[in-house]
Amino acid sequence: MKYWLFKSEPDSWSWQQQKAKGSAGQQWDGVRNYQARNNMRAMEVGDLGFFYHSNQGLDVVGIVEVSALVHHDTTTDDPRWECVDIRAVKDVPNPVTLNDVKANPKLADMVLVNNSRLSVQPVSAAEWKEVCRMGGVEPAP
DNA sequence: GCCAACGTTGGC
DNA sequence: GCCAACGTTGGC
Repeated sequence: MKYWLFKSEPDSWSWQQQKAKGSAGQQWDGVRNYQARNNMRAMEVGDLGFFYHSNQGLDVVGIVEVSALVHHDTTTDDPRWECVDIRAVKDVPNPVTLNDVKANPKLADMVLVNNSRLSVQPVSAAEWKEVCRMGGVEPAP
């Protein structure tokens, strides 16, 4: 089991929209960055991730689960770009803001803090546990 | 709206 | 293979 963080601007794809997709899930398309794509290639069905709102909100608002392995991103003809499907699992009752993360020494090494531009990020098990604790979520589904 | 950080592109 | 120019992202 691995952990991840998916970043999206609520203006283009929000947590509300993700939740509306329910268990059907949604392909995480539009990624045009090799690092982010490689992270998705490393994902397995059942891996968990945080859903983070960038630009507006700047907080972790939900938990998602990888529901389909990496496959071609249908929004482009370019064969280089691939994506996984994710489905919403549950809300984070107390959304964890970027400021909260920055203020917590245990999270000093989070990619969110150190490479904020990466849109699909790995999260360590310790970081996962800590952010779940801050958000008031059980670390396991 | 601004700007810093970062990734990509393309000429050499 | 290097590096300057450019475009994009995302926090502020």
